Amino acid sequence: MSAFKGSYAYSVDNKGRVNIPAKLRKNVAREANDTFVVTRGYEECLFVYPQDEWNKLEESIRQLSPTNSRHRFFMRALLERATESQLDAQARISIPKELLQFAHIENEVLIIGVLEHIEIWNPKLYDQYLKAQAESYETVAQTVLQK
Amino acid sequence: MSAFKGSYAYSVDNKGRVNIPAKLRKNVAREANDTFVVTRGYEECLFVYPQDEWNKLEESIRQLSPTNSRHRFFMRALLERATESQLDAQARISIPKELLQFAHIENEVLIIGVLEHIEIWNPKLYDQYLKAQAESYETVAQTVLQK
DNA sequence: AGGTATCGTGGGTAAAAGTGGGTAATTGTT
DNA sequence: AACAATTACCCACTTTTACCCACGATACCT
Repeated sequence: MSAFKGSYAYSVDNKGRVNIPAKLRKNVAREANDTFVVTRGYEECLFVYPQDEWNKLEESIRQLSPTNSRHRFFMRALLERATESQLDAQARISIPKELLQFAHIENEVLIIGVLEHIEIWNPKLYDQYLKAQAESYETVAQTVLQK
Repeated sequence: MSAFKGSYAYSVDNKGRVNIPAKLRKNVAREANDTFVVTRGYEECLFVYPQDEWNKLEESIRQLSPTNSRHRFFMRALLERATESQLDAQARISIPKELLQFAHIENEVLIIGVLEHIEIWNPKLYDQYLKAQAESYETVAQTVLQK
């Protein structure tokens, strides 16, 4: 079970390659085989799953019913953008243009570890996201955490 | 068990040939024998099954009752257009005109991997399909995924 | 503090993938 | 049997991707 944490300011080169920070790599299971799946996230960012974590997600998608139109929509939207990528010798994954466009990413990214997955943001959009929250961290904490 | 994912903008030549993206091919079982079955999908797109996955589907259709009129309709609609096609040396399948017309496909297609099958769309129709959804991806995710 | 290993970034090149077209074989039709 | 139409197979070109090498910066260790 992965436990990613921390945020990292990294760059994207003109081939669409993004380095996976060393501190995050140390938390990737051996079973992931240096392979990651990138797809759209919630809000305008990208989610990166190590292969072992992706497999869990895939399993839960398989339980959905292809004859249910809402399920179909969800499966299509999620899988449409999903791309597998293996680390190169420099520990980078390459992200297709379409995904970079989806997340409005150009040259710089903010990489955030969120337990079982990794998020990739346009740094400016992440700032806006934080500012757009109506409630403060403290208020949300009160309702989200029981304790 | 196939696990297709990702979307790919490809072209159809004037012979009705469509390339199966390399990343999808890597997920096709050896038992499929480079053979695919194309038929109508849900919404106005085409479904492509590798032979091994098609066989599973066919098996479940056999369980239907030919004396039930709704079952009969379903079987006819599905099988009527089903066409077998084997990859050529360039990894393309050829799709009959009738099926291309059914899906309103002309020169360009969007190919989407959806776990056990592959979908082929007119890119514009797929856009419309996405926009026509009443709920956002985030909202659907919340109710569709338990977690 | 200095040497060493690791890390992040950039670019070049060979192999693979995608696209288009030509010709021979096959099919069906008159 | 001859012809037209379709299909299958082969070849050629362009673009993209994967793999390799190189360099500067940072962290680490003794």
